[in-house]
Amino acid sequence: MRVTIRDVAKHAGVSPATVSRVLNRPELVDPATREKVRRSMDELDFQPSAAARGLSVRRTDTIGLIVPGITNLFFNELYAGIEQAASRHGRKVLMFNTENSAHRVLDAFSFMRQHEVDGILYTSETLDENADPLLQRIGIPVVLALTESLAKTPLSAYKVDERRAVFDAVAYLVTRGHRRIGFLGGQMPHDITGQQRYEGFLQAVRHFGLESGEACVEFGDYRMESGYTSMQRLLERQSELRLTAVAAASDEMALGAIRCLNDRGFRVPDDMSVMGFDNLQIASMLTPRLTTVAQPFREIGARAVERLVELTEHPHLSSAEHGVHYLPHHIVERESVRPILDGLDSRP
Amino acid sequence: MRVTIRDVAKHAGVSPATVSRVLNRPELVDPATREKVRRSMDELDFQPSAAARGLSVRRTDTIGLIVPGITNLFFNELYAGIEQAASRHGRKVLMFNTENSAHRVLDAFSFMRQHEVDGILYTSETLDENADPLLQRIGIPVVLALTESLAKTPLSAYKVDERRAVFDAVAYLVTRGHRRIGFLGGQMPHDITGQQRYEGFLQAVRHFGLESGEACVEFGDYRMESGYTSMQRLLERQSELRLTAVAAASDEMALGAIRCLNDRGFRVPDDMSVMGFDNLQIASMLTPRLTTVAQPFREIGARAVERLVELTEHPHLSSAEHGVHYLPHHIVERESVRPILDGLDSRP
DNA sequence: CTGAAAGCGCTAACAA
DNA sequence: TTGTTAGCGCTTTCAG
Repeated sequence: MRVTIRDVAKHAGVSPATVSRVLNRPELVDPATREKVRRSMDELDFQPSAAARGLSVRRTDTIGLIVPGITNLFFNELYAGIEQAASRHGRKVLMFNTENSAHRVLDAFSFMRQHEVDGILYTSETLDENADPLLQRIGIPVVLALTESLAKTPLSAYKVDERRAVFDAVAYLVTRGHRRIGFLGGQMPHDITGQQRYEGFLQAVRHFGLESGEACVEFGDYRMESGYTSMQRLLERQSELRLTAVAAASDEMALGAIRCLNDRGFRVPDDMSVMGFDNLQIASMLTPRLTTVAQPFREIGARAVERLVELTEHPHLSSAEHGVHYLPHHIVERESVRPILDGLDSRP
Repeated sequence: MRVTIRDVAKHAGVSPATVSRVLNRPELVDPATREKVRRSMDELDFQPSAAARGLSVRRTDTIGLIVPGITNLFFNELYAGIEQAASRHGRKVLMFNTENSAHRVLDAFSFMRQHEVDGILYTSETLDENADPLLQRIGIPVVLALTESLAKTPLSAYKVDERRAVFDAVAYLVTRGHRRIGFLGGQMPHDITGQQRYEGFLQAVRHFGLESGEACVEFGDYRMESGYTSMQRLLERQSELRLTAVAAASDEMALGAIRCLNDRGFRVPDDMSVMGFDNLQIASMLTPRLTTVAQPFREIGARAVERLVELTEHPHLSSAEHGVHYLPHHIVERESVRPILDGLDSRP
């Protein structure tokens, strides 16, 4: 049998209420009895039931985290930021994985409601208007990270400005003399991020009037393998495209692309420059070290958690000041991009 | 206010007990009323409270997962296996991160007890005899994965045979003609795995009578950075050591080591062969592709979960058949190891 | 097949 | 400062 607050009370010769008080408001209890109770707790090895407490106070100090998958390499970085921030605020995190399938997002929200999390941190498939009825009635604050919402319900979101980020990536390449630049996009179902990154690429192509045009694009799913195959497809058209550089929608895809290039006898960056996106930990260990757009994952996670905490403590703030909050990205210059002089090939 | 089982009951014109029945034992309920109740649930958007249910039935269908950290790249693979198996058995997973610090493992167990998880899957710091009192009184089944226990309390563990695994790695190198082999070990506080891998290396050195002897070892913490610095230290002694190959205690360390070697002007595998350990997803994308000892993470996670489920359903089985279960490892041959002919350098 | 009622472990008025 | 009591939402006998 489980040791309850009543057992402790009996053992310490006080009432259950007093035991509860030393748990929650110890300052309200006489130091002597407080110590007595604490000793009893230790002796009986008492562990308060989170469920019973949650049932009683209607809050769980838990943040529900909805993720699209956990095998992505960026997951670790994001999660680290979330977990740290959560525990800094005395919150636990309960995770649900939608496995990249839109029909699981309803399950995810159901799950979170059944567990009565205080707030939901959503990082999965892009929410659209179909989510509005759900978002209206849910009664739990929802904050987005790494994604944004197309629904009408106003929601706070924390992410980088995807369009600008890949625009900047392409601009970086242009500055280094590249004029024929390919793009390895990400394009999952219900994925606004992929869409925006693609738009950023298109904007750059037009802005800089790139000779390679808008057709040198292949899409994947952000994973290494798809980086490989997308690069492969680009290479099939290389005699026509004559790319000197490619920008990828993720570091994973960049890694796959480099693998593909190496397999085809291209050296990176000598024969082809490659830019990543994310700045994963491994980026600086790869050969060549990856030049990439750094995304502040930890910061994004932390900010989203903080917003959530704020919303759960002051539920009235809800609708005010909602919207997308862009966190700064920046380019980390390493070795996978080679400058080309005056549009001429500068190879030795 | 939350919609409760009473609200549904009222709406459907039945008693709460009946609603509870359609939730848990629908076959006991008249099809007509069953449907009526289901409709009410939908209309009211009812979500049963997991806490209330758990409180009442004394089980949460939740597996507590205790991990040493989440930034390790192997974490993703392990977690994927665990989550899949858990959801296959209708279990949720609640994670706690000890962040590689032994004093957090007590917190971890406390956490799990407060949340009344049905079973605990432990993958953190090696448990020793200090854990016995805890393990005795805990009253929740505990199963280990990727680690084992030095405590007296018998516990099931799922992992590879670490000694044999690195022995095999070294043997692989020897077969390819290497006789001067270094080791990049892992050695965290309370880390039996690191100890065993080191022993495996030592056994191989003796078994094969390697000329390089037992001194060509440096220790790190399994992370990339430590692979880099450990390799660096080995290289400082290279004129004396004259290593032709190194075996690393993790793919991450191997990656760091390769980075270091490249920075020092060594080519891999031409000037130095490198073997990893883990077979992470990235292993096959790196340049050179990493030859490594594959550890069946998903299988390990799945087996551990299954054992846990078994233990929670049949608590009596407890002490029988406990112990370490070795899952098979195997060597994945790729490009980071170069054969040497007859102990002679076969470089062109 | 269905309902009434007690209880899971904790908290929060309200009294004392 | 402490105790009494009434729930929080669900399940589960036990009757009917």
